[in-house]
Amino acid sequence: MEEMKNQLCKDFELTEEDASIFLRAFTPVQLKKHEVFIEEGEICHKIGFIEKGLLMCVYNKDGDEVIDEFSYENNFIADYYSFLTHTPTTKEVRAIEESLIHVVTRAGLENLSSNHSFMDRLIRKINEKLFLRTQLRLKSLMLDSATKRYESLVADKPNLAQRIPQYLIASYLNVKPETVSRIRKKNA
Amino acid sequence: MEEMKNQLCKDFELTEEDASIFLRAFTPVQLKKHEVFIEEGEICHKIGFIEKGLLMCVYNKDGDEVIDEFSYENNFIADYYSFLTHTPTTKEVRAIEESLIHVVTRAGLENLSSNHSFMDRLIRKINEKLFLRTQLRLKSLMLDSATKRYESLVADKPNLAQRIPQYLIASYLNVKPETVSRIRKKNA
DNA sequence: TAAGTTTATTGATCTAGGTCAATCATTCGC
DNA sequence: GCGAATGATTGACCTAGATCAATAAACTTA
Repeated sequence: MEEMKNQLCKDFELTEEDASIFLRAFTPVQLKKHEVFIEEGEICHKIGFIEKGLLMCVYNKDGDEVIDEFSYENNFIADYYSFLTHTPTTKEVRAIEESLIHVVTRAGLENLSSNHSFMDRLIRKINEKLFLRTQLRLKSLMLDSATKRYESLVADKPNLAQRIPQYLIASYLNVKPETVSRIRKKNA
Repeated sequence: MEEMKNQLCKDFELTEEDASIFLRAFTPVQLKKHEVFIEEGEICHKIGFIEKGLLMCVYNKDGDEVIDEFSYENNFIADYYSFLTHTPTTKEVRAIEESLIHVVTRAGLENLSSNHSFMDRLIRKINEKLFLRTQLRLKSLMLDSATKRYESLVADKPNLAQRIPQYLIASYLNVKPETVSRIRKKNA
């Protein structure tokens, strides 16, 4: 909890005091491995902050799962698109590992926003980070080959690549597991 | 100018007064067809708002241009990634048509931010819109075939598809012009 | 309007990555 | 520790879209 607060202060330029106020609006939720946090089709009215564990957002491409993103310790997790637009999710959010997350509802956030001026700036910062991440992902998908994407992932997130099975990496890179296998063989 | 103000009020929930203050920080710039607004390699310290015309951001993929996005009347244009991170742009921003845009510098924005409380919320909204747009683009690239992407574009932005040559559409869809030509033939 | 440039179409190939199926390697429950 | 899942590798083939090259339209601009 202390760890989380520090991270928030650091990442979003919050004061200790504001970070504490912010965190007080969250309630802890324990998720088992494979447990669903947000179901496909529901409207997302909550946002999680991960204390421990690993989750992912997955699209369903006629039966096949395509991973939109991973999220782990000290990061937020939600279907933010659905949250912002109030439209049903087109992806599922679920735990890859057993996870401890802290959840705030839309109502909780709105309440904070109307009582604390730091919220607009905080949300602005969160949006910025998210935009930067999405932009990088889009760029690599537009410009890089499967091999390049794999190499970048391993270089940028070596710990993540260790932590999850290869078929999830494949899905995130938007290729088939066989392809990742062949890329690794070629590089070895 | 009045038109721009109305659009800002509408899109970002600004009061007339705040929108006026915001716009006063901008200076008009006229761009000729093909003229570069932001060069690749520079750090982006400015943001444009388009009164009239059409611009694009393009990545250079060893000699080949890949369009990241289009922007036209009543929308912002910049390399926001570079702007936020203070890192050199990896894309070029340039006019497709002769355009009239209004430009604000980083300094101008910072000045506004420190004097007006509406700025945090405004920037938050801008970020949100941008995130939503990027997210949709990413999703279609991850899940849809070239044909589907083409059809969605024509359905969603029929005016844009009219306004620009087909090879730019191809680039935006991340395929070759020949492919767009074949898709159209097939669909006819 | 004609010449020159810029776009678009079409056909013949090529290739990155997908698909299918078999085998091998791990991990996990009991 | 053993059998059953679950995950990874490998090989033979397939396909969407790329590449190359040749015309053919469609605009510029004089």
